[in-house]
Amino acid sequence: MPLYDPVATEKKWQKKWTETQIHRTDLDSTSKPKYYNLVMFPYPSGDKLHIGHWYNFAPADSWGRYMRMKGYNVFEPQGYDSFGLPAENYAIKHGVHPTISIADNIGHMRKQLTEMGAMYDFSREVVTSDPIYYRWTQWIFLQLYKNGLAYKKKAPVNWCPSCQTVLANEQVEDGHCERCKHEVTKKDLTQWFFNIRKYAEKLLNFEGLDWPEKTKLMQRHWIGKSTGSEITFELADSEGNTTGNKVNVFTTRIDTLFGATYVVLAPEHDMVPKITSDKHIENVKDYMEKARHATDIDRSSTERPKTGVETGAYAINPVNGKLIPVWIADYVLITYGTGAVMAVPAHDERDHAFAVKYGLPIMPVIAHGHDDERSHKSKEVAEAELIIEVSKILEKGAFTEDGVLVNSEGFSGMTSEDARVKITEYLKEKGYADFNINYKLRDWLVSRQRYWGTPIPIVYCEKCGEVPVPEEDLPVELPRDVDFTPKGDGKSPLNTVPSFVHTKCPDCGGPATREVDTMDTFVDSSWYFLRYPSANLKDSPFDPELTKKWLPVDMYVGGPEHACMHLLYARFFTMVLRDLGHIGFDEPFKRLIHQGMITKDGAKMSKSKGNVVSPDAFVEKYGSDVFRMYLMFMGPFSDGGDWNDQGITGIARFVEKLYLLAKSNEFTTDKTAITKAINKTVKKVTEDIEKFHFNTAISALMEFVNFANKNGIDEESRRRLILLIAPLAPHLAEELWEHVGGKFSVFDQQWPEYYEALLAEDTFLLPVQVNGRLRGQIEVPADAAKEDILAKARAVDNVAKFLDGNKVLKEIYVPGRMVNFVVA
RNA sequence: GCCGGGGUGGCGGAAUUGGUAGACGCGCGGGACUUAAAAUCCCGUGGUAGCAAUAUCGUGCGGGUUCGAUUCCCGCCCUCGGCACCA
Repeated sequence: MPLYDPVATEKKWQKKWTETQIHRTDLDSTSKPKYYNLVMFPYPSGDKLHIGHWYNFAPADSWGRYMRMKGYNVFEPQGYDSFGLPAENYAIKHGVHPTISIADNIGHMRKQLTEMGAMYDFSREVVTSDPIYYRWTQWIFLQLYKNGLAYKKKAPVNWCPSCQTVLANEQVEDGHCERCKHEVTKKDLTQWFFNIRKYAEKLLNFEGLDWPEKTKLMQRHWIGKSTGSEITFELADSEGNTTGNKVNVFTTRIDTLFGATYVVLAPEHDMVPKITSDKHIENVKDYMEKARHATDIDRSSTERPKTGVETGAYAINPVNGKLIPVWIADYVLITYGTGAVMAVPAHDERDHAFAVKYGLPIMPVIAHGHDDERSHKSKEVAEAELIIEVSKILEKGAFTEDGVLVNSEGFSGMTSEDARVKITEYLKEKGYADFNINYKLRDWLVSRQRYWGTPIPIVYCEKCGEVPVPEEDLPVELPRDVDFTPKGDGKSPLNTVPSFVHTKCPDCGGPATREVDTMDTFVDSSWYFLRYPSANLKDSPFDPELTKKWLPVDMYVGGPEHACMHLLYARFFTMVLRDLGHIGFDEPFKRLIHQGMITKDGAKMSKSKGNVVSPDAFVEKYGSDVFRMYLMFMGPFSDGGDWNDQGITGIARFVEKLYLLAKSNEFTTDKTAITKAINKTVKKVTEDIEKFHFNTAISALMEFVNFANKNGIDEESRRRLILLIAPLAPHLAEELWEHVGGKFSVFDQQWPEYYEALLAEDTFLLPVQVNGRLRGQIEVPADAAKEDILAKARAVDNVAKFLDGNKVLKEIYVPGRMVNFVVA
């Protein structure tokens, strides 16, 4: 009997697939429903395809193959997210130009992808660093720009004062530069933003999307909508004389306004330099400098001791005219709300901690409501009692729940909910407040002071100012010969290329300079899925007809780490392009699935730990089919699994057994049992693949193969078995399909159906419990009556033993599940 | 710290979503074949007690609801992902 030779077999079928162009999708075909099956495209790093890529791509490909057999015209493209920091760093370190290292890596990855045996349509590749692609990334930038969705403002970057360069967050280790270990600070630069906040409300709507609940939840929290009020505080000196300055604060708890005992500004707030009194100026300056070294994560930590300093200025509480001090503290973030808060230490944990530390007054204004008890007491007595009660709570911490207002003049006695409306309305009339909605979502900062990215298509003219590059002049090509090494001025390396920088103004023809920053690579990846069907198109970003037909993406598979950024940006771009009339849908990905992570001995694989498992050696030894099936067998796709060098032998043995079973032409004459078995397997495998539970689909196939090896197989069950294994082990299936005389290709066959009628069993085993403990088991006919079942259950020796002499309080029979006797 | 996952035998995991905990596989133990080894095949395999039937404990920890909890509720612990310039 010949043993299976995976390497030769896989080569044979890869060659045949290439020759027949079987994976090239006819995008114009209308004979079958379309199915756009997409994985998040890889970054072409020097590590080539690692196990994480395999774990992402192979099961997603199995899904595509399954859908093809289900009768869909499946389009499964692949591409490369090739702009980005690593290629630029590699160039600085090794002197290899990114164009070269990227081309090398892509070449290698393409070869590996072919060896994987995935059904990629390589005729439509997307490479984001290719001018043919980024021309349209620039075009999209201009669409945003022309519609008021791209703007410039000052924003801080990580700055290493020693290297005199901008650092990515990744290059900052515990507050220090990864290269020179100098402490990192912040530097303000004027940078480009996309106005994603404008779409915050639309982005909160996930209607019609088959996405994991946790992903939608994470995006909702990331967008962080909160409904509240914005209040204006007039500023004054210590005597209470107004200075004409004002500060706006956002709060969701305007019902606590009478308890505001100070105001806190973020250290970066515009007003700080204007209002700080001479007495406090040194303290404030020191504090602002310290704040420049802290990260937002540290600053928003509720554990970290609160710090802050007085400015010497005062604010006037608009609701009661009280004069309260203005502080600055880094627990207030400039990026959220108005960058200023009214502090109510009685009813907010952070304010409470801060007030206790700096001896600021704590004024209770909300108490638990006791409407029934209070009704017969006078208002004053009732309120006094409530104040005593809440004061006790405040000895331990803030009372943050809603309740009834006290100490709040005319608003006392109202519920928090009512007061939020009434106080806002009252102040609105006086021009001091209004209802407002705030989002945690920040506008998208797209400027990068780096070489290896899409140039921003803007020109600065002495006369005309900021001018967009005309669309017909795109792409603004990235010059090839550039000195990448940091220049010390914090500017992009492009600034050192005079031929790039100096240009003519598109409007007046006068001298002008180009924007030298490049775009965040997330911009590139926010629209690539739109490009695939039109990948080779030269004179437009995407063909209207193809886009209408093929989009949105039906299945998108990628890592959960993208839940909030890439997946949100891609939705934003799609919504913008829809609103501008370029496409006809507003959600890019109909169904989304995240893959889990592969660990080694429970730990994340990393070069520094030296525990990286390289796919190549295993693929060479066992073949792609076994390797990808083992990855799928390790656990549920969304959970990931732990790699074990020995574990793969289980799959190799299974493939061998299946191969021998299918190669043999000995058939059983008794078809009843095997027909039932394969029917059950078809149901199980189909349902499991639909759920991306490849692990249990494979174990069902193992059980079937074990059963067939014991009891024999018939010709029809064998054909169905080969079809079932096809999406999971594509090369093996082609080989066996050929052996049983099937027509090429197995992937053009119909996925097998199962028959309900064959699933029914005549009898089943029923567990019998006494007081919830398993005491025996009975076999009963499928149609047995409850009385008969209970009688039979009672008769079981080991059950009778536990019933004997006890009173049966309850008899529980869950049809088809179990019997339980409750005895005393 | 905040947001979102997860925790089940020696290991990866299964469990029809409140109903026999541990399917399938790895590993391990024993046996067959072999001069021997590998490969293959057969049997066993959560802990404890017992020759066994069986009993008892057992799904991160502590409580609760229920006839019955890996599953639901409350409080902890650990761990992974994200936190806006890695992609």
